[in-house]
Amino acid sequence: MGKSAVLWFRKGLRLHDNLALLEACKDATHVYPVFIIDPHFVGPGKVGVNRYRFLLECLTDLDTSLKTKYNSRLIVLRGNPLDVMRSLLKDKQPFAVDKLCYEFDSEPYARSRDAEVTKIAKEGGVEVTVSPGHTLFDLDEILKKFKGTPPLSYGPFVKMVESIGPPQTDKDAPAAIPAPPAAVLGKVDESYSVPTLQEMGCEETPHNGVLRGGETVGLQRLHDVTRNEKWIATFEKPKTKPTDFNPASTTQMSPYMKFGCVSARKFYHHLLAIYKRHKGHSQPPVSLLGQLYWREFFYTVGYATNNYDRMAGNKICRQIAWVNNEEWIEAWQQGKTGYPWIDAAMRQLRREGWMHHLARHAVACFLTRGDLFCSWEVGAKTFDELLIDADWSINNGNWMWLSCSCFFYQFFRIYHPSTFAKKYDPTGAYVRRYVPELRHMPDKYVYEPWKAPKAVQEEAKCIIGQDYPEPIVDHAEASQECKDRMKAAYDEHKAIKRAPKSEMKPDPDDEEEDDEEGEEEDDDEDYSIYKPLDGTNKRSRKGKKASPKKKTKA
DNA sequence: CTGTATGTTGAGCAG
DNA sequence: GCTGCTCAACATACA
Repeated sequence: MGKSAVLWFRKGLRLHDNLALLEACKDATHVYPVFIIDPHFVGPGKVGVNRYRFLLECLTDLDTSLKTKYNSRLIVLRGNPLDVMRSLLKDKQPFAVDKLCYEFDSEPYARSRDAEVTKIAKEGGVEVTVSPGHTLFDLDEILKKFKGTPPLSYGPFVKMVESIGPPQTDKDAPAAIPAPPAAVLGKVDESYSVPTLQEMGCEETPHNGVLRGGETVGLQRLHDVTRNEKWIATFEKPKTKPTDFNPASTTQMSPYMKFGCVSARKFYHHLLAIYKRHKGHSQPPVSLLGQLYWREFFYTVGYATNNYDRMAGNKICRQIAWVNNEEWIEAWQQGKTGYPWIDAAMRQLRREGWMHHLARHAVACFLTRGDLFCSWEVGAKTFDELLIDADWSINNGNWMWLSCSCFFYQFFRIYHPSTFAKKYDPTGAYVRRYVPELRHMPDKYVYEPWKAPKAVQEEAKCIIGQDYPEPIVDHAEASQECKDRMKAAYDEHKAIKRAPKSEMKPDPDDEEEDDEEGEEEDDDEDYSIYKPLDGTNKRSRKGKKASPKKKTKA
């Protein structure tokens, strides 16, 4: 009597180099390729329409490949994965299996879910196998090298990773995948097929982006993009242009990596083959291989760090008294800050689910330590909703990076919300595309339209404050106060580090001092643009410069 | 403990 | 368009 196995797709939405799939096929007479639509990821503010569309395209592509090449199909189940798995593994509904195979997922939600499912499988007498494959290396293996604590800088990380040796060679898709029995295929009808966007609670909006989901298009993109070997070999990330669109100046492989449409190992070996043919190729951190290592880096740190996606309880994250201003956050999210470059990037994000890495830097810096001084968690959540390639480990890592909360600490280096983009795109083609209000604004003013004389605004059919917003903050003023606040937060951090005993409770001296100084309300220097609108947030006072001299006595 | 090298991509300026 | 300096000065990693 043969065995039947479930291949549970989550990430790793591919048939090539899929170790879990190969495991499922081993000694099996039937393999059930399954995906579960989890209501946890459905709802307002969770996963945006662009990423859902991409996911559904991935699922459709898998289903099509399974049908045309393997006489099989994708079975899409709906519901809480624990309920679905309980019914499948214990009640043997809608079919019975002996083995459950899936790819390891390092994110906290997945880890607790998978632990529960493993328990359920055990109770149902179902064997479970977990395969690596989303990252280049087994994350536990990397962590062991660092005794559980990975470095917070890239260089030492890469040095260690390279000492492991190359990742396993990527495997081809299986020659055959034993299909589910005909009786089951007859039973699983339309209600087990790939859902529509509507079913996911999304409006059927037009496809605005150029990135289509799926293993087939992902592999095609890898093929197309690597055809220019010289470009691949000499690629340096900081030299690519954030204002390029159609085509973008980078590979745009990230959504395919996020969902595992393309195997990281395949990408790696493809790159190395090209490097072999092109001596003097670029190097990490800026090379393309360097980008794969960055992914590995953030995956490793995210795996090793508790509360990685928030500031509170996060050991590696600087504790900073951000002041969330809901009006500013809304303006930032909607691309209505009055800074055309920032707004263009945010509108590209909302419309297409993608923006260039340096655009992400610019808008992240603007929201947090550069201008608005709002929490990076807000930004990370926004990106997590809107980016097609939103990847938990990488997204939160980059937000900590850009907000100078971890990894990067040079808070005095602030991206200018207009001149930064101007050097890449002096005529503002990118701005004009995504902020059409400014389409007719002369080049001279397209990045700073509030400086245009009234007559010019009228001529351009764009009155500032009416057709396009005034800047919500003055950058010179805002960035200076942000720097002061960052300095204060860093000084506080240093003081705590020097006096670890007082770490648990706030210094009583400081409290007193604060109260006393609370009376200096007539002091003009106390003025802050970061006071919350409702006046209930006491944290707005904490941004005051700490006195380093006082701290040293502690 | 101290010194040194290093840190993916700042802005503004000079040459 | 490129390189390199200064601004003022953050950190980590390691010898």
